Amino acid sequence: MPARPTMVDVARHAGVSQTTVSFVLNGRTDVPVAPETRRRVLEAAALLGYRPNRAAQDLKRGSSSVLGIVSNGIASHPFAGRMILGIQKAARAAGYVCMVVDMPDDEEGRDEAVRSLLDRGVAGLIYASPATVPVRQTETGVRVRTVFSGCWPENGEPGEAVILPNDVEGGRLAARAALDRGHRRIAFLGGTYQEQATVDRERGLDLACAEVGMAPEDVWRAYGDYSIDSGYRLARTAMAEDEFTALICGNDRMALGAVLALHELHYDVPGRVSVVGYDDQEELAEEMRPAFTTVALPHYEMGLLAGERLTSPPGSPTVPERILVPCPLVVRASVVPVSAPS
Amino acid sequence: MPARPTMVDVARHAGVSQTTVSFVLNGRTDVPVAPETRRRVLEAAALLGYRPNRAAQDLKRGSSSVLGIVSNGIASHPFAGRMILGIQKAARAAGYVCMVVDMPDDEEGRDEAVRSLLDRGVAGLIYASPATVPVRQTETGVRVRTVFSGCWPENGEPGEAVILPNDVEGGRLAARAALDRGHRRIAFLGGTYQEQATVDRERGLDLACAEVGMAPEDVWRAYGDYSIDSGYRLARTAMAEDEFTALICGNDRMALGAVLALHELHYDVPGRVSVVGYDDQEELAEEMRPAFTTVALPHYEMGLLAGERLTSPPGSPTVPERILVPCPLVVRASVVPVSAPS
DNA sequence: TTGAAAGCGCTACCAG
DNA sequence: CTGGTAGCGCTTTCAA
Repeated sequence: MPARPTMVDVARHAGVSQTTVSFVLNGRTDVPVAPETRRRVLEAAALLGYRPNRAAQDLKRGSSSVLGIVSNGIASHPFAGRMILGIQKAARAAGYVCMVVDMPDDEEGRDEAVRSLLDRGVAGLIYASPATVPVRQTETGVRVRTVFSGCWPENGEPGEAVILPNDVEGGRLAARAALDRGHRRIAFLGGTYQEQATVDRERGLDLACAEVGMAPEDVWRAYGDYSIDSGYRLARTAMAEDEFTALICGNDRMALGAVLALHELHYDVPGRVSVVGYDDQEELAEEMRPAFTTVALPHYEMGLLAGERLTSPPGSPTVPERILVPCPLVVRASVVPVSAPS
Repeated sequence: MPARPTMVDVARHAGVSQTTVSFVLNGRTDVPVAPETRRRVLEAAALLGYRPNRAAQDLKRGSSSVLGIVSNGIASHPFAGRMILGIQKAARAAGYVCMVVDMPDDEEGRDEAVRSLLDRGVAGLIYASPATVPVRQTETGVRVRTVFSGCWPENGEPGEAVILPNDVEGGRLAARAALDRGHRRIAFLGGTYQEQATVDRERGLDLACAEVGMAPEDVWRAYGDYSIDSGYRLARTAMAEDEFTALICGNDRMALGAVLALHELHYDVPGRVSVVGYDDQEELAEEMRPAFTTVALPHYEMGLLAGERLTSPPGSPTVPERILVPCPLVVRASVVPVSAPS
C-alpha cells in the first residue's frame, strides 16, 4: 500500500513544476496554462490517484475547511443526529467536514473540548443542542465565527446567529390541532416547568385559545419533565380531575406516557380522548398506535441553517441574527373530532 | 481579538529560540534545558495564552490526532450518539478529536465522504453503526488503520478489529428473564427476518430453552421490522394464536408496540403477560410503564473499544480481532413470575 | 506560459 | 544546554 502521492509526485510524473500542478489542480483562471500542459497534469494526477492534502492546504491558506460542533448531549437524544446531519449537509456542499465534541458536564472539560477544536483551527464553531437551553460559551481569546443552534449563550456575545425552533408557533399549532376539532375540555401536560420550550409552547396554547374564543384559564395545566413516566402520571392526575377530551402533551414521550395511562383507565385513544404530541420524534411518533398528531421540531433545518451560515463567506451580517425556524404540524391519527357529549 | 500566538511569539517573548520553545513545550526529556530557561518559556507561553497549532504539528509529524468516524445512520438512532460518545471518550483521553461523516445512501457519496476524511489525514477510520449490519468499505488506495464497530465489511479486509455486540448471549439472557420466572408459553416477536441481530438473538433463545429443558419448537415465532408498529401487530397475532404469558421482543420499540396491543386486548402487563425488550433504549426502556426488563446494547463500550484501538500505538496485533461485547440483562418491572394458570 | 523560492506553524536533526 | 536549519505538502508571489 503506497503512501499518498504528493503534488511533487504528480509534477514529476507530468514533467512540470509543482507550481504548475498547483495552478492546474486549483483551476486558476488568472494564470494561463497551456492546454497540453494542463492535460498532462490532469492525467498524471488521475493516474496516481492524487488527492490534495487538505491539512496542508488549510495550513498554508491560513483558513480551514473544518467546522467544529460543540454538542450538548449528542447521546441519548435521537434529535441530535438530525441536527448534525443538517450541519453536515451544508458542510459537504461547501467542501467542509465536521469535528464533533460532546460538551462534558464539567466546565473545565467543556472549555478544553472547545479549545481542542480551536487548536485544530476550525473555521467556525456551532454550539448545537437538541433541547432549547442556555449554554456557557467558552472564552476562546480568539475571534472565531460562532453560531448557536437550539441553544443560546448565557454569557458572552451571541456570535453570528442564534437559531431556535419557533415553539410559540408550534405550541399554537399543537393546540389548534385539538381546538379545531371541537375539543374544549383540554388538559395541557407541559414539560419541565419554566424551561424555555415549555414556556413557549404554553404561550402558543394561550394564543390558540384566544383565537378560537376560549378562555386560556379554562385549560387545565400541569408540568412534568418530558419523560414518558411524567406523561403517565400527569395524565392520570388530569383524568381524575375532569373528563378531558384532549391532552396536549409537552412532547411525544409524554404523549406516549399519557396513552399508557389512558389505556389503564380504559379510555379509548383517540376515540374517547385525543392526544397531541410534540417533536415528531423519529421512530416514535409515526410508529405509534395511534400514530401521533404532533408538531415537528425542525432540527435538520436548524442544522442546515447553522452549517450554511458558517460555510458561507464571512460576509456582511455584523449584527447577530436571531432565527426562528417554523415547527410544522404533522397531522396523523391521535387527534379526532370531539365526540358528541354522552 | 488578537490572532493566535505562535511559537515564534513565545520565543521572542522569552528571549530564546523557537527550537527551545518546542523542546520545553513538548516536555522532551532527551534534550536537557536549563531550569531557568524552561521557566521563562513556560511563563511566556502562559502569558500569551499560547496553544500549539495541532494542524501544523500533525503536518510536520506526518501523523494526525484526528479520528474519522464513518457513521451509518447517526440520525434517527438514539444509539448512534452513545457509540460516538464512547469513541470520543477514548479519543479525548489520548488527545485526539473526532471527525464524523454520515454515510450517504449512494455509494459514490459514501466513498467521497470517506475520502474527505482521508484528505484531512485522519489517523484512523471507524465504521460505526448502531445496527449490526454489513457495510461496504471504501477502497482508499492507502493504508489506514480501520476498525468496525457494530458492523462488518462486506468487502475488503476487516481492518484491525470488528467489534460487535454479543447478541447470542444477549438473546439467551432475554429468554432466561422469562424462562427463569416460570414462563413456558412464550412468543418470540423477532425483528427483521434474517438480519444478523435477529438471527443471533433467536439463537440465544434456543440456547436458553435447551438450558431449562424446554423444546425450542414450543416457542411461537414471528418476525417484524423492529418498529413499534410491527410489535403491535405481531403481539395481536400472537395473542390470537394462544394464551402466551410472555412476549420476547426484538427490541424495546417492538416491546412498546406489544404493550400497546396487550392493553387494547385488556391483558394486564406484566400481571397477565410479561414483556421483555432489547436495547435498553435511552429515554424509553427505563421510563416505560412498566419499566422494561431488557438487554442493554453496549454501544458506549463498543465505541470506547474502537476508540482505544485506534489511539493506541500501532502495536502488534496484525491479525484482525473479532470482539464480542457482552450485552447485560437489565431487570426491571415488565417481567414477573408467571401467575398460576387460571 | 512556466518555475524558483518563500513561507504557513511546527518538529527534529545537528552543530556549536 | 541552545539555536540554526531543513523540511511536512501546499499556495502564491515574482522572475524568467
